[in-house]
Amino acid sequence: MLKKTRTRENILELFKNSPTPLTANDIYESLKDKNITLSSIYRTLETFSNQDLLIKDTDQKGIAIYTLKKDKHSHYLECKNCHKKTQLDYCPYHKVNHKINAEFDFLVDEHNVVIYGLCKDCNKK
Amino acid sequence: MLKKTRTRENILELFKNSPTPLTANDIYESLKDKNITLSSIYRTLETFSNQDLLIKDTDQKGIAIYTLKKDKHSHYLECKNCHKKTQLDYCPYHKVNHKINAEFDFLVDEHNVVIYGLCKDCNKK
DNA sequence: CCTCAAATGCGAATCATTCGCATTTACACT
DNA sequence: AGTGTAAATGCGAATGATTCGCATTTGAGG
Repeated sequence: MLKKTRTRENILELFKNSPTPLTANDIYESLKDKNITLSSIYRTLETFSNQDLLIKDTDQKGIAIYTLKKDKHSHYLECKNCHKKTQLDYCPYHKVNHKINAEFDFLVDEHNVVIYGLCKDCNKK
Repeated sequence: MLKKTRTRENILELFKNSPTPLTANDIYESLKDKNITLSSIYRTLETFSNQDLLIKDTDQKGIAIYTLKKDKHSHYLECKNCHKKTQLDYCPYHKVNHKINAEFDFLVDEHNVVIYGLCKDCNKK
């Protein structure tokens, strides 16, 4: 009983075309001409997250950012200067999951990682 | 010119005695009888963070949590069921920093990691 | 003990997110 | 196609964490 609606199609489309994660407000701005309410956007984002279509994260200021879930999860490098995000194509954490599992008897099923630093360009300056 | 005040001493004391990270509100509640304002607490927390005494993080709901900075930084396992937090006494990420550095020419200086899963007890049920 | 910047208290403002409720819409079933 | 109904939306108000403005107090140095 998950309905296919204009709002949902627009939002999903946006994620598919976006190279970076999006905030509720990003989406609101991008779809301004579509007259979609912020509350609807938040509700859709929550629905999609529960549906495992999106991954919800929060940035350093505590603002929620959403990423389209790919086959394999991904992590980001975020430049503290220009805020450019670079997607990591591997998960350095993968290997340690079983170690954590063994050591703490803790069943890992999710982890969110953001690495902060300076990107090549900002590092030069 | 960093003054030693009642507020700051109380807050630092609290962190030293707390086995877990604290939110502004946690501190407010704990120090209710000390009559300290929430705004003062927030300001102190920011000061301490800038001073590198505390590490600021945000939980899954986007609420800021602060940890007393130890010699080496630490990460947490958070149980999705009971929300108990367990401190990791090592940083599995440490080893990959130089790899990231080499591969992306990205100067890593900080990273926040929270690993979600089920703790031993909740896993049994 | 004086001075002055730093720190605090208090309340109002801000900003992201959620909620309540009336209205609309997608979809299943005739 | 027509209808019923739960799901989705719009709108605005409410919430909750965090920040800000400003007047007052306080710590540290001279």
